Amino acid sequence: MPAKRPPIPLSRERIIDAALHIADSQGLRRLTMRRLGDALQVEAMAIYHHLPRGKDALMDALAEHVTAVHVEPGGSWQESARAWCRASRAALREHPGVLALALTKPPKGRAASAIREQTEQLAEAGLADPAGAVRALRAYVFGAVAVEVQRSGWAEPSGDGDEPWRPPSRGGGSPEADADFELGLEALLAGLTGR
Amino acid sequence: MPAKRPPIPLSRERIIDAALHIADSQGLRRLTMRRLGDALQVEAMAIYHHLPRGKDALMDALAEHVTAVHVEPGGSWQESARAWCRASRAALREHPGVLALALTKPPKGRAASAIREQTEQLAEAGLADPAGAVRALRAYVFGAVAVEVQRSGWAEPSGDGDEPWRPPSRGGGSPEADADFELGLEALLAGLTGR
DNA sequence: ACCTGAACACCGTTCAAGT
DNA sequence: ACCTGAACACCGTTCAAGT
Repeated sequence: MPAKRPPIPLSRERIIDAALHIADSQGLRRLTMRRLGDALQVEAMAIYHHLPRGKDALMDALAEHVTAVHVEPGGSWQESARAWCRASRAALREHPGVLALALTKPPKGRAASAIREQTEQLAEAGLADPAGAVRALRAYVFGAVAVEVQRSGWAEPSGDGDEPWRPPSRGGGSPEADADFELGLEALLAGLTGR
Repeated sequence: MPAKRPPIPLSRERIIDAALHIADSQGLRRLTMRRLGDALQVEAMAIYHHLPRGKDALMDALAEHVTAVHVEPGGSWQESARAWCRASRAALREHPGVLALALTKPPKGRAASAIREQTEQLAEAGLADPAGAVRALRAYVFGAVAVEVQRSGWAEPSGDGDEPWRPPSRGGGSPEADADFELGLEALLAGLTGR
């Protein structure tokens, strides 16, 4: 007979991880408090103890998780911006299930501070309109990832249930898409200088 | 006493219009078959007669509605691309409630043909990689609208219920955002030539 | 402090039935 | 052909209760 399962204590982190897994493999529409509870070996109501605002809080947390990136401050502003954009793209691509949230919800918490941080780095480097530049960089990443994920055919029925969504970012994904991204990024950075 | 309401027959078009209104004013999460039925003075089950696949079909239809743009073919490829991007941006901004669907669902039906159409126009003009160009243009519009709508503060509680979301596109919206959009668009078009 | 059980109002969808 | 009513399985969330 199986030993009584050791009850790993629930935590905000474990909840978010499980939620990401469900959203990425089955879609946001199937991410349900009850299903999430099942995945965590817990009754759905237990989740409310860790996320008091319930499903809204969960959605906020998911958007924040996939959207709050941090990069080391060293180097020129171009290098900083490059690193930031690449990290953002990687994070968004890794979790197509919550992309709709990430592109749509206004940044809060750590996501908002990440934006402020990046804006300051560009300001310190003497860029004329750092806020506008960060806006343009975010828009570039958002658009690029949106068409990438659309083209990847994620979101379509896919037939079976728990297909383990393999992120294209393991090892860098399609080299063609990577090259396109880098090309457009360089063009944007060049355009940002003469503003 | 009020006269017996004249029963305007239900139709796919009326359903989609009502759904857009609900999504834009209350958010996608509150767009419900039952609420939609109420708005149409009909039991929810009547909707299934016009959209056999139910809510999935409705979501597809909404994404398609806001994403299938058509522009007249005349002029240079740059003019054609400009018109296409402006029309796309306008359509997406008009309905922030379904933006998440539009950015996320792979194009189908009229939306897919609109893309093919635009690709052909760029191909006929002799562009080297017309498909890649359309991809870049779509990404640009998607990203621009995503940060615009995020910044507009749509999606946040807003407190009250049936606030009649006023589209910023009546008359062109914020002139600053418009200028940014046009600037980035010209830069992208220039970049597309030397590919 | 952390989790459960029962309960409530509300979902999407089906199906037989009405007109 | 088009719509309704009743029914079913499933939601999110609350609250009192258990440990």
